Amino acid sequence: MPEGPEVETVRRSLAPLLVGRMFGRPVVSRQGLRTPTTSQRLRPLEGRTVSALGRHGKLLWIDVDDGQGLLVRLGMTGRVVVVAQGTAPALHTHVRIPLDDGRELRYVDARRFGEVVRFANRGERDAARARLGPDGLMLDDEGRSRAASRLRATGRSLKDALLDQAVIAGVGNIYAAEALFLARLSPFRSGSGLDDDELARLLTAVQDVLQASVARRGTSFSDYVDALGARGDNLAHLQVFQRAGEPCRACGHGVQRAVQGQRSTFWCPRCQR
DNA sequence: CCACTCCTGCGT
DNA sequence: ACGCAGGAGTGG
Repeated sequence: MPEGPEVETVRRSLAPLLVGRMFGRPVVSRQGLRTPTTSQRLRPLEGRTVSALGRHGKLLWIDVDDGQGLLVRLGMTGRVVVVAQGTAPALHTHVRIPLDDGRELRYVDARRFGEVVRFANRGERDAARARLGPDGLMLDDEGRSRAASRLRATGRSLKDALLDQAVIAGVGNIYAAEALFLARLSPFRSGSGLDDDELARLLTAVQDVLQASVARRGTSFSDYVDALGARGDNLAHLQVFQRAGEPCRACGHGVQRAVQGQRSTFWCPRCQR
């Protein structure tokens, strides 16, 4: 469910609740997450104090004081929340870690496409991070050129390429569509067919739509919430995503929907070429 | 490139 | 009953 902006919103809302807190004994009540986890595997985190939270693309991590930590991927329906111990667990609560302030960190995930795994040291954490392309929320010159060369080298459609986390990390189905609209590029164009101006437009558009969404605390259309249960406000600002049949906000032409790579794609055929 | 998989829930 | 959903991996 969450893309880069939603994960960043979770990170920002979670950090003040976790940093400086000591973990109690983790309890895993359901092993069948994407990467199976057990209470035993998370046990070495007991007694450690949270030092920082980080994010790259859709990957979230929680560092503790001795170099270990947790990697969290939310998949489609994952939620990380902090609630008072004793709060009745929401349906599909799979991981609970008590904190030393009477609260508790919980991972809730109906479809179980996400995961919560312990890393033993920073090297393991960084290895997971290294499989990702540059973070779309903060594309510096080096990130732009890495993403640009990946895009230029592919014959795949722009939509498919944007969903590849090794090209640009943090873009998912919503923001791929929105960035292509902002860049006025058809989702069916191929990466290798872009000229310099189009490529620059696309990368700038990716960063702009992601940053604008973070400023609104993400897009909530069904059940995405941050660590305090608050929804994001970006839904009303979407230009094409889930607007099939509605008029393009720029030109009035009907927004189209098609299936591309097994995922829905939304675009304005008049504005996007 | 494509199809198919994991899994649950919701709207039509 | 069916199609669809914010992700990501596998195998052809």
